[in-house]
Amino acid sequence: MEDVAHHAQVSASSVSLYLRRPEAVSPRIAPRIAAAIEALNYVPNLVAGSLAAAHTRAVAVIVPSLINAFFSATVSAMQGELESSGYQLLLADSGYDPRKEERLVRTFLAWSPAAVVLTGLRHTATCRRMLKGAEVPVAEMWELGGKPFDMQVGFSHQAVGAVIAEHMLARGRSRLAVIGAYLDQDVRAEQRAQGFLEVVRRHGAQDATVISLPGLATPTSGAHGLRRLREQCPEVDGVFCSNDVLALGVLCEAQRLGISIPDQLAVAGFGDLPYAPVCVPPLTTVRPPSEAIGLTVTQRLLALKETRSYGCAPAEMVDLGFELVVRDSA
Amino acid sequence: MEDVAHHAQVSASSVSLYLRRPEAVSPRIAPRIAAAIEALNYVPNLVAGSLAAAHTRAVAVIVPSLINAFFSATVSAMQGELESSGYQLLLADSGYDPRKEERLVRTFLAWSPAAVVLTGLRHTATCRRMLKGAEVPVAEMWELGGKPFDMQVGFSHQAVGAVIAEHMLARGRSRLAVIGAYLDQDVRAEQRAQGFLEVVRRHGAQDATVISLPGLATPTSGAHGLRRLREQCPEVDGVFCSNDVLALGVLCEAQRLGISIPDQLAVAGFGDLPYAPVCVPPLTTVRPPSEAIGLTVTQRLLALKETRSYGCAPAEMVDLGFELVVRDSA
DNA sequence: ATGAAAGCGCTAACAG
DNA sequence: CTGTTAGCGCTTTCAT
Repeated sequence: MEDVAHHAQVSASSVSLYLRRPEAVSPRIAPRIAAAIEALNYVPNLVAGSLAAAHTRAVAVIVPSLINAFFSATVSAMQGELESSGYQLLLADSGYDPRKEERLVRTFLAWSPAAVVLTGLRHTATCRRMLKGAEVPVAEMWELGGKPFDMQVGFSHQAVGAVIAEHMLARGRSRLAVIGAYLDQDVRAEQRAQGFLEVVRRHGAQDATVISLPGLATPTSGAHGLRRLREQCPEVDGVFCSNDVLALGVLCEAQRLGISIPDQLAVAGFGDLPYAPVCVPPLTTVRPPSEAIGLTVTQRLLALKETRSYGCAPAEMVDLGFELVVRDSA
Repeated sequence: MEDVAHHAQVSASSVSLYLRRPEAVSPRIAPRIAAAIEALNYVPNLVAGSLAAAHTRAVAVIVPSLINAFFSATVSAMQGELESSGYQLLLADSGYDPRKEERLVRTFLAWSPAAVVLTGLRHTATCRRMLKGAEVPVAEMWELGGKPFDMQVGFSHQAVGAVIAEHMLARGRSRLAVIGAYLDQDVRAEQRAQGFLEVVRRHGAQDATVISLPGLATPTSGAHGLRRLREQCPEVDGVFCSNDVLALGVLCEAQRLGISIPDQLAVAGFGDLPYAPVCVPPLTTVRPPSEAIGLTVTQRLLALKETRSYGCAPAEMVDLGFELVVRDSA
């Protein structure tokens, strides 16, 4: 930076100022600095800048899984926003484990990130304490409720299950079931299942069967789930899969088993993944605001920093809702 | 760190040393330092450490797309390795655009990362120059060839196409086609297509039809591709889809169109995505070493740093190969 | 094995 | 609007 200053015949602090707020520098020296930067091919050292400024231009994001298409979409949206605002993305996955999340938060905090973004509301006590203690805005996404830190952006997973149940009930399905995977760890999938079950119960219909699959959701486990369901309750005429990955497996397996969808069995999923409109038959599902979550979290977090209002304002709660997409499968 | 030093009755540099090489500190004071760290709940400032050490414990990774399941798997594997070695993941996507990649490299370099990992071999001249100039090990993944920086880990995409073509030819298919998406940008998909076409040509069979779809691959575009193919060349009896996403769409659309797979049309894909074994019929495809690429790149890069052999050794080229997975669709 | 000292490259008051 | 000054919190020789 001193070299640039020399070249432009100004002081280093003017260069620094120019880099951070170009409009704060007189139009006479600005082009000189720009030229010097160009000529020397100067790349500022962000680490030094971050140390001096006591915060980095990086935001730390922790998702349960990097493989999961839902979170990929959110992360991708965040990365786009961050990139265009000159921020970087520090990413890790917790594997749905709050203790791993805690470890990650600890190391991320050592970076003095501009913000930290967590998925869901389930954190260890230590994790909460660290985050509270650190002077960093923290956002939770994909879930709403409980005691927020500074921001929550998501929607109600219970409502998703409820909407699906109501849809099936309204179409005259009465023997319902849910097939879920990883329900003990994936609390949001569990919430969707609960929302579904509750509506069924309230409706006075016979209690819904629950097929709970171990391990992460895959189409293969979905197929397996359908076989189990047919064994246990062959009379079931409507099934809610905790996500589209499972639902795809169910659809394919139904075909193999000669079960006609939706005539014999209505199938609904969650996620509206790219294959949902193309499946046989096209899948009725719920579209979550995956990208919108990423955009909203990032924009609001960055806005918080801009307005320097962090700490003053109460937590923001943003319910982005979701959309029932009715296709042929239910 | 000074507080910890005080508490432990030692100097700050001993604390620093303890943190980096615990075994280098006498067994008398080590426990005192450990206790002090515990008592004060000390978390070292990584930014300050990085500035002094002139490099961060972060690895910058650029993939073409964060949504793409292939790269998700690789990134996930890398993150796991990095995490367990105390490194962080700085991630961004280039959107298959070398110029965007260049911009990302420039800003990542400002972080003095421990290493940078790029996808593919297609980089702008400026990008190459910056990377060469920076004293950072750089790895390229998912593709092999050309002039490497320090490491390449991948496999031959041409060979993938060739293997599929040979498989179809061996099974007596003679009117072949390829359906590809985003071929102008996704150079690896293009290479797979070329590998396929070349074998068909060499075999003396009639030249294969190419259906080139605009935009990123989706099951919907795959379905569309099949319709186009039937219009243009109804006699085609074997089609290679540039990836499983497209292939899924083709399979579903075939069902709707009443085309019997594989009897009337053999279908093969690339990727062995989770739904491949469950599709109707199960999809013949090629399994790329997605996770292995992530593991290998990360481990070797970290090993390079450990042994301090960076710069001395010639570039490492690692061909991880791939696996043809024959199922029912072809 | 431990400690003293000199920065790493930049930011942010502050004065002019 | 520009320049001067004093660090940010740690690492790393180099003596001891």
